[in-house]
Formats: sequence, structure tokens, C-alpha cells
Amino acid sequence: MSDIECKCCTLKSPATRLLSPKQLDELEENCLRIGFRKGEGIIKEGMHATNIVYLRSGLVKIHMKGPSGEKILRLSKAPAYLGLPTTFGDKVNQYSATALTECEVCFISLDTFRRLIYSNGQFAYEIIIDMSRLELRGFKRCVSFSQKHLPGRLAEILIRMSEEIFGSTTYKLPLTVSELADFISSSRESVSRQLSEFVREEIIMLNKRELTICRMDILRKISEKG
DNA sequence: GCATTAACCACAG
DNA sequence: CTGTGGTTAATGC
Repeated sequence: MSDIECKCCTLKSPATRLLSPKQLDELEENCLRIGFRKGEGIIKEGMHATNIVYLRSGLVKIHMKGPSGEKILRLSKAPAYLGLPTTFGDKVNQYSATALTECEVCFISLDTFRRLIYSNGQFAYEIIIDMSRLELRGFKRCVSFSQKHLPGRLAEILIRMSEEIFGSTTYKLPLTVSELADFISSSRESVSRQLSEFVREEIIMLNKRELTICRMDILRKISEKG
């Protein structure tokens, strides 16, 4: 099916490291690696879910259609499984995953993945841990966002991206202003104004997409205060 | 009442 | 796609 070497893959997930050589062979034979360009859809809401998706490299946004437009649920950085809940939980994808950068993705047939779960408990356990952590993080963000005002929500994602995705206080915003708004449940105008406000207060610097957090201490306070 | 927050609209780079 | 200004509804003091 492919010329991929799962056995030698340097980007194995913690779960996949627990597979036996034989199981890795099985994975290898039922795995398809595909590259995506920025902006391309990897998982599409409303489409039939037939594969487990493993993000080897790149950054992806997970998003879902709402009553009034798109809502970004989270960003997902490689290495990570994408859409386990939507693949296992329903025949139809309940949300989308779209590439924010160049991405490399492995599609693993659902049947194969299911067999690996049945036959290897440690593997399955790792998957459960992974999904549990995601759900916890989701809950936290949900609570946090719903009880913060715009400045707090914006401050929070700026910090989160800095820490969780880029590991730097300087980074190129992977989202447009409009997407930021979809992420923090606000309007693009409000986000635009708030960003300008942060710049005016010299908490951040921003030219084009290049963001620098100058005063992490203040940004933290704003995020905590809500 | 009066101030503040943030959404919606319109319009211009 | 962004940034601004005007307007407006909701909420707080």
C-alpha cells in the first residue's frame, strides 16, 4: 500500500512505540502518508470517516460549523492524532481539520487501528490517556473562556500559542484576525481593536503577522483577571 | 442616568 | 484580509 517505514519512523506516537514488530508491519501495510499544503482540508466535516489520521508534522486547526459561522475548537501540533473522537464516535465527521502550515499526515485504516487496539492493551491505554488529556484541556479552556472577557481570552490564546506551540515569546501568528475571533468567540473587529490596544500599551509588538510578547507579566495578569 | 463592553454595519485601504 | 468609526444593546455602578 505504501513505501512507508513505520518501523523506522522517527515520529512515532507514544502509543505506536508500544507496538510489536509484527503489529508495526500491519500498520505499515495499511498506512498512507500524504502531504498537505497550507489551507488544505485534512478532515472535512460531514464527510464519511474512514481513517485514523496521524499528524507527523505541521500545525492544524480543528474547527466546526456553528449556527453563525465557523468555530475553532483548538490547534493541534504534530505529532498528534487528529480526530479520534470524530472517527470512532460517528460515521460522519463532526468537525474539520485544516492545515495551517505544510503538513505531513498518515492515514491509517480504521480496521487496522481497531485491530491494534483489540490486540495490544498497552497501545490502547496510551490512546485513552491521549484522549483523556485532550478532553481535560478542552474542559479547562471551555470554562476559562466562558468566564473571561475579550481581553482575557485574547491574552490567554496569545500566551497559549507562545508556550504550547512555539515555545517562544516571538512567533508568527498562524491564524488570521478573523480566525482568532472564531477561536475566542468574538468578532474580528473586536479582536483587531484589542490587538491594537495591546500594542498601544506596549504589551506586545506586531508587524504583519510577527508577534512579540514584550510584557508577559502584564499579559498573564490580563489573562488571569479575565 | 452614565459609563463600559463588545457586537454589528459600513467603508476604505 | 484588516483597521476604524459610528451605532446600539446589555450590563454595571
